Amino acid sequence: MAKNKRGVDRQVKQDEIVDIAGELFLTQGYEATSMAAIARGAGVAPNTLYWYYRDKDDLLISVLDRLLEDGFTRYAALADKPLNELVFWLLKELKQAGGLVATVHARLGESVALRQWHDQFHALMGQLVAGHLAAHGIDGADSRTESAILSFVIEGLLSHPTDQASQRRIIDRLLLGPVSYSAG
Amino acid sequence: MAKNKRGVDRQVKQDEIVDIAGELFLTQGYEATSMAAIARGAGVAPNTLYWYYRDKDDLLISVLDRLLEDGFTRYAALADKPLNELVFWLLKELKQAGGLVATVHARLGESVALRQWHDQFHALMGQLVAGHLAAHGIDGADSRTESAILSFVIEGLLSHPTDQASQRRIIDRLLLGPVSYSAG
DNA sequence: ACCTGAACACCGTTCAAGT
DNA sequence: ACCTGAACACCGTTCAAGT
Repeated sequence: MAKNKRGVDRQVKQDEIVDIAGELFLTQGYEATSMAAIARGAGVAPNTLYWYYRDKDDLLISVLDRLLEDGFTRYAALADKPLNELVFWLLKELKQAGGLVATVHARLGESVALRQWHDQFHALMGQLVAGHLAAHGIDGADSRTESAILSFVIEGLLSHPTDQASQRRIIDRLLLGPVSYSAG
Repeated sequence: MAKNKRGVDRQVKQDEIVDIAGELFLTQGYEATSMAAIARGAGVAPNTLYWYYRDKDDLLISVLDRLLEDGFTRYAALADKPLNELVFWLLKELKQAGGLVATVHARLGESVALRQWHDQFHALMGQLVAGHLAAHGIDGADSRTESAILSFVIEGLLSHPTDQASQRRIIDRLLLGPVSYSAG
């Protein structure tokens, strides 16, 4: 499509590449997707990708940014639902992102750019959760504790397929409190 | 070392390979460790590894088994400490395994053998935790819920470096109960 | 500025052959 | 049964050259 050549539309071409890369990453997985395959999909030579992106990780980051952006657009519509509703929604959202969550964690040590993206992502989620918790009078260290637990459990649920019922029990246990077994 | 040739010691040679593979996986990471590097360390030709192991994932599984075995040996010494102590101990243990946790999750889709190992590992941990929770009168679905949450949070803490204090807050929050904000 | 063909330095794995 | 040299089919990335 959209030919480039004269400064017509660098942005468009870039979007096109991210499109196809995202689709392949999500369906085949990051490792299983070769730069050659992405190039083929975008109708360019493999090395052309390096004109637009520093390397494969950089391309991954652009895909993640796109996914995040789309997610936020959808989030806006239900920002003031109760927290547990939001968590279930978020789970469904991230399920789409599938193996990419695991991929990001596995590559944290191999790409500083990716690590930065990851840290920012968690900071962002932390702020969001903090906002919701503040409505319940929870802030400071407690808020950060809750937020960390929530994100860990969400990530866990993503990488460990869990049936709907167990999933609900887990979220409810977190948000409504435990079957108390404090202090043996 | 230990020459093979006549049926002297297949087991010994295999241990030798797992040794060096484990060391490299832990220090350089799975992806960053080539079969060639492992072979070099073991003093054999690269393709010789395929006499002992089906592929790289199979070798990873052997390394994981070794790590697990060692862990259990150390666990035996403190099996009846209180649960939160055990969790802290486990965290320290798994920290050694470092990026391998993320590696396993990232490769779940690419190796059925690895997925089987992973599922068995969680089942095993689940049983262990269930034993401890039973002492607090928790079993059935509740026990499985607690166990799932615990393992997710442990995995989360592993892949997201957290200072000692926050870590303790998180574990205590889980085992001693939340700052209650039930039912808005 | 944008794109390419060709090459580089790998990678995991297989095969046919040797002992 | 154990081990190897050589090759296969990739891989991400770089470079020099073209428009």
